[in-house]
Amino acid sequence: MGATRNYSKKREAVLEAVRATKCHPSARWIYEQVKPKLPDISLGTVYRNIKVCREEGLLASVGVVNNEERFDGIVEPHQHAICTKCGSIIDIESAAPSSQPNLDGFAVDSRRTVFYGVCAKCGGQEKNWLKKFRRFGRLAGKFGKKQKGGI
Amino acid sequence: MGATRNYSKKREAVLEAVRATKCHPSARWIYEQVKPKLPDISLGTVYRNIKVCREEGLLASVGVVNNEERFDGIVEPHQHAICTKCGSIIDIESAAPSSQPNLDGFAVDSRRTVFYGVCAKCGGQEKNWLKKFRRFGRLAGKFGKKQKGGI
DNA sequence: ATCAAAAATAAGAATTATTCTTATTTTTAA
DNA sequence: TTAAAAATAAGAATAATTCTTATTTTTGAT
Repeated sequence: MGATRNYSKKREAVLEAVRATKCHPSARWIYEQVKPKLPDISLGTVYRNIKVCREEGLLASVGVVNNEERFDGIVEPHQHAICTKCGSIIDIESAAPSSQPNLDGFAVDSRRTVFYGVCAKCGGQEKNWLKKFRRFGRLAGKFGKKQKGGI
Repeated sequence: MGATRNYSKKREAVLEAVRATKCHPSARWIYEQVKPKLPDISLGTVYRNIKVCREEGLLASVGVVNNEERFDGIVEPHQHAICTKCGSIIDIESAAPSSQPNLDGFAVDSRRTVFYGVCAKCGGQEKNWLKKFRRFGRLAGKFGKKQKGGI
């Protein structure tokens, strides 16, 4: 039962909004883009059409940044850089993908490589005062018992 | 102002719970692990201590799976495979990291590579009936106007 | 064009992971 | 011992996402 789809102007607008930007938008951003064109669109419709488009392979998820999932209209494999200051997501053309590792029994469908750092606009260095803290003085951990169910 | 820390048995237990498992747990899973040992711990304390431990470089985030952030007590760079059926996260030892790409102006702090697929336990192939759908018949997109503010 | 079934939608409620607030307790250094 | 700083519990608040239901739109067949 392969879910036949009907035409939908809203879906078309959602997909086009993602394709028309390089910002790898969130659902809400897409909603705010499309709203002026189609004022009666609802946020739920954006979410539902994102889901449909992902099922169709027309959209891809880039990941979650600041608690928001971000999407990409370019579904061909490529990599991204995410700024840990402003949350912007940048396409990376060149980076050669790492070689396929041996993971016995795990059937790889896709991979996602993300570089974290500070974008040119945010400049400077990220706060790294925390790097001094390598160890707690007191935390030496000495239980480490068994657990029941892994996730 | 480098935030001096006090000793905390709860924090120690949170960190040890993550270190004692290979399941790359979520905050709630950690909470449920620690609760029997320290019955008066609260979920908020787990969240706060995860945050503290991340600031200290003692814990790392693996990513968001099924709307839950998952953590790793191994902070040395390595890669992961995530099962899209059961959500389990598996460490990958071997995979050579991709070469550092040229991203002018973007200062890379860290990278994260994740392989998506189906783990050995879940076996079989992932549902791929959706791969037939490569294109909408009708969606041809012809606006693609400009937008105001990118994220 | 008409009609009925299937698909899509709006509106808003429900869910839920995470963060925040406040009063209280614990840790720490003096 | 003591007082300031840090940590905590409890639960409220926030917010992204999903779900529900009644209504509207699309579509293929007539």
